[in-house]
Amino acid sequence: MATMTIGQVSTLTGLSQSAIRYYESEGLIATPARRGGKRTFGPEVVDSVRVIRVARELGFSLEDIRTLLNGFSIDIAPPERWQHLAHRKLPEVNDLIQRATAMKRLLEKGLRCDCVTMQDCILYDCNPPVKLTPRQRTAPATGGA
Amino acid sequence: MATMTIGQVSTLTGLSQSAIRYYESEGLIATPARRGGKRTFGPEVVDSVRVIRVARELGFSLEDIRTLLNGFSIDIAPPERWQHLAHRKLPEVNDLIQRATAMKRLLEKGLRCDCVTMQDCILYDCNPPVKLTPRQRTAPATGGA
DNA sequence: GTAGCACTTCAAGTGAACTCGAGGTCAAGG
DNA sequence: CCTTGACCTCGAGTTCACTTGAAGTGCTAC
Repeated sequence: MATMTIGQVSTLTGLSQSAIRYYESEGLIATPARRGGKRTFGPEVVDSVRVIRVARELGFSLEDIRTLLNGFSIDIAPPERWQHLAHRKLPEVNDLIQRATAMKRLLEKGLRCDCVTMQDCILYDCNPPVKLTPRQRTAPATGGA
Repeated sequence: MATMTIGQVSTLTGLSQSAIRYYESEGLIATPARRGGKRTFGPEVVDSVRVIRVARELGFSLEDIRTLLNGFSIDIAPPERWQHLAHRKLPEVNDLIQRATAMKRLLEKGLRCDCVTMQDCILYDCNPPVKLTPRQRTAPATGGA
């Protein structure tokens, strides 16, 4: 029947045992059965925990994730189910992708130019052909001191 | 000469005045000149603050951002300049884009299926043709009480 | 039967990133 | 001169997401 201890879940997911207990206490994962007081997890919890991890890394709060994971009772009309939430979350994720892509381009541009700081790369049109030496236009912002 | 008060910067960037002061105290933006004790910002600070904001939303810590923004002295050899950091950050951003794109697909899939929770969408192959009613496969995880 | 280990609970602590409040300053307007 | 409003500093408080620590439990091995 392949149940797991919290230690095994921790190893499989890369999260600490205390983090997993915390997620349980916060209602992000279902309260597992206990055997002799100890949690016995089914294999599906590994997926749940991984989902939580990815969503966290994407900037979702645990509050958000709880709602996304728990969905709604099936007694509630379809438009209120998690699709509804997905619909609300999608623009956020799209936004994030947009911003991340912009940052990616900026970083890639940074690899090809002579700018000393990120601001320079943003504020000056430092495309490859220009080839200014950094000295020609540094330290305009800081002023004295 | 178009200098700005902190209130104007706050309005233009959408960040609170206290957050802007905090960024200054943390060395993320240059210490602005004071006129009668009050900060007078040049227009470039708006870009800086916006960059900080985007980077924060992408999950960079202030520590990371400080380094990205401040770059290094031009006395330091080219490989140590911000390009170096860009090079280290790029995989992180690419990773983020990958994960965000996966999440986007999941959310989009969620809009087209009958799953009640996000887990269901991940754990079951709930592609449109399958058309299970949710009842056929809910509550497998929780077990008793 | 006792040592060891992985687990348990619960409360308190931590670090990051701000936010808030108190008390004070500065320039303009009535 | 006095008020008003936007700003100032500094220290303490808050929120989130955990982590840590203390004290205890249950099973296995010797």
